[in-house]
Amino acid sequence: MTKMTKMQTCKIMRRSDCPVSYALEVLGDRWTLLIIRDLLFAGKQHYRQFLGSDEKIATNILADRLRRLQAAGIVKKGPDPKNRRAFLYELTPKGNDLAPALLELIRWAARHDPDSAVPDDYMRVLDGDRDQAIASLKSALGD
Amino acid sequence: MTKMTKMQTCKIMRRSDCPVSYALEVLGDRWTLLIIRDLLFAGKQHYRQFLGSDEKIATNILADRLRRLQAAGIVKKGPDPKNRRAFLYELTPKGNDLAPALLELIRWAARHDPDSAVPDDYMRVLDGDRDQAIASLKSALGD
DNA sequence: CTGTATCCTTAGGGATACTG
DNA sequence: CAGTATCCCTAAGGATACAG
Repeated sequence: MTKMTKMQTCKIMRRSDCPVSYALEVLGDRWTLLIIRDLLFAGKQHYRQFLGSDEKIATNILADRLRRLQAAGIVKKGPDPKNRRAFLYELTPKGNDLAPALLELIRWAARHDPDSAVPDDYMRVLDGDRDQAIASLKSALGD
Repeated sequence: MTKMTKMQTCKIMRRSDCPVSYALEVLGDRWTLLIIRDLLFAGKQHYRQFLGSDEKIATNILADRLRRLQAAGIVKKGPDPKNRRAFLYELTPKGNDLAPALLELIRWAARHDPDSAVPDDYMRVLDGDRDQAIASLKSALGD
């Protein structure tokens, strides 16, 4: 007798065929992109590392988003070869392909956010070549 | 005696100084980016045009998001010179600067959304030069 | 360590009627 | 036309305890 629990991830209904709409179905909330940022630029791969980020995501939200990201084919979960009781989260190729979009969002926010005041020399890095900017983000934020 | 109503837009608290976090504060929901898409690529400028989009946004949500976007300095509202009882919504420079980020999201979604099946020749346009891709989106979607 | 489950509160949002 | 207001339900999310 399987009881219905409220934690099953409900499939979000498609609202239109627009690619923007698809992106919003998968990424359109206040937490998902932070996890992808951590995976993409900060070199984080463990549940606990995500919990440690500044935004202080709750455990239930994190678990839910990781599950949705797996379902969307953006994140892959596997055993950690270094630690037999830990798990590793990695971006799939589809997930890695989000790098340019995330970079452009970061460029935009760094330029226009009145409160964040990104240092000039870092701004120059962001405004430079894409691949170089992504590499620079990785070394600045993480890993 | 001003009664408190629930419709006043509450200021969202800053969760961290990360630019990604700022972007999410402003754009991180399931509707805002659709409005920006309509402004940026579809040439829409009137309340009723936004209501007409495929995703069928509700009037209260639309009004709320337009208000937030003005508060964030992304959208500017003014009288319509063509029609004395209508209003015009336009992107500010800050709003226009979202074009690259939105383009990259569209590229990503068009490549990876299993259901949307963007035609090959359109895919080629999206994968080409940025300015050309943006111009092409405008003529394809709108105006 | 990696999650689940539960409780409980707030925010989001659809429908619809109404106002300037 | 361009919104507001209201009703009402669902989804999101914080806190915390617990389980494999």
